[in-house]
Amino acid sequence: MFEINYRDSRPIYEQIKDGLRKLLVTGGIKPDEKLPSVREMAASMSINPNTIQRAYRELESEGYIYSVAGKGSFAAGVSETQQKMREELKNKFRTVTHELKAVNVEKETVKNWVDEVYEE
Amino acid sequence: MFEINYRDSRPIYEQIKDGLRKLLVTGGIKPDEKLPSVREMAASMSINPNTIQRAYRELESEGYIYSVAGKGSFAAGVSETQQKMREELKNKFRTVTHELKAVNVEKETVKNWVDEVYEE
DNA sequence: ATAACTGTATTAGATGAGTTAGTACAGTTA
DNA sequence: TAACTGTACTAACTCATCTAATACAGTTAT
Repeated sequence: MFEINYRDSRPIYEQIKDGLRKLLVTGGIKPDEKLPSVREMAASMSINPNTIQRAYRELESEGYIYSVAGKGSFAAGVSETQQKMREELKNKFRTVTHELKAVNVEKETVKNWVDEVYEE
Repeated sequence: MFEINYRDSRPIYEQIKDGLRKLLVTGGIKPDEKLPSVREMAASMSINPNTIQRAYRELESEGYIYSVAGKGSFAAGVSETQQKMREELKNKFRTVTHELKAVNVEKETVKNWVDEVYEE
């Protein structure tokens, strides 16, 4: 499904959250599609179920998925999911751009980078 | 000099590194200007000297400052410092922009954000 | 109804990064 | 010589992370 980097200092549950968020946002997992169960995913990745549960719990509280006891966990609708992601990314983007301005990187240079990314 | 947030999950030495980096890059500390000594800074912030030393050691290995035993630690030249920062920020910027593209944010929208930041 | 799934909750222990504390040594400066 | 600097090292404490084990409630299929 996606990779876990054990050398990374970031917690496993954070890496799982990011991996799932990416799949949810890019359409790798469709709205209302069922996610692997907590135990299933834990087994396939050789990770403790509690760690997966934490990732699921937080993703639910952030609006990316919804869980139903007895049934499973499912992807939230596209609009909610992408709206959440867009807000978070806009903040990140503005922060980084502010820092670029601080080190005197030209506005046009920055815009060129945007073009490069969108051409890829 | 700058603030330390103890509620933040990020390590203190990372926060110190970021704070100093910002001062070095924005000119708050001029090239070859002396930084507070390890013990001095530790005392003024009520932090263990080892924590400061770690921040200094890593900033030196990243090229932002240089240290001389017996004399002190000093800000590196503008060119080295800003060049380092620019490289790191460019990577961050491209990563975030890629993610914005993935959630279907229009290129023009992104460029407008750049304008907004540079007008501030 | 029973078995086998789901999510959820709780407690207890192991591990490791971060931090503090104390000490020591070498170079610089007055 | 005294009082600063940076640097290095070891030991111990704290805390988030992660693992482990167990339990309970809702759903689904047989």
